[in-house]
Amino acid sequence: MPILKRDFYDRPALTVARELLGCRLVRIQSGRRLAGLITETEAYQGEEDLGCHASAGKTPRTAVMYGPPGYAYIYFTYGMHWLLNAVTDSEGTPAAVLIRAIQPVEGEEEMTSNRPRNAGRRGWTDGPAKLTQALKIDGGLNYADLCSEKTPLWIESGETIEDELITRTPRVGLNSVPEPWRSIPWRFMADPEAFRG
DNA sequence: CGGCCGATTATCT
DNA sequence: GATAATCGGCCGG
Repeated sequence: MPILKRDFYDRPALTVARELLGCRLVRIQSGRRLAGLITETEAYQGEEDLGCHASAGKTPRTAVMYGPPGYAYIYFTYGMHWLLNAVTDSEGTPAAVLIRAIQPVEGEEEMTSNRPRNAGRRGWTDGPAKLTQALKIDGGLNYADLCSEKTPLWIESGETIEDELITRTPRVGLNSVPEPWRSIPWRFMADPEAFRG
């Protein structure tokens, strides 16, 4: 499958979050391909979005979101979890899409050994920190260019998901964020039915 | 199966 | 010094 180019990401986070559903997240680990189809995303758009880390302004952590689109924004939270985002929108506009869940399609053995405690369980890659563990993604890949096959991380086009198979809900974990940002439905979930076959 | 709670540290105030 | 875009283990039903 062709790798997604920079102009794919050079749009508002809301648009990219919708279109990333069904795309193939690829991680090269020791020369092998680990990949999963993206099943859940969230959009974070601009300093005015009080759920977005960039609402605190440009800091060393958020600087990557202010740069050009198509790069990885990977940050650490809750003292133990790495979360993967794709920077979107044009340079100077801080925006990103959080990848929240994938369905493994390549290299499942490697992913299993990356999270031995959860091997064989149901729903073992359906959370933003679970998938980074399965794909061995951490802060070392922050700023990785998702548009280059020279980096060990990129996204390819994949399956097209019909609107009827997509559920939108408020974003997760923003309980202390004011309205309307706390409740705005910027989380996109693809129905598992969309991935059969 | 569902809900509660402890873990653990980078980042910003 | 407080907080955090979460997870997983342990509990009870």
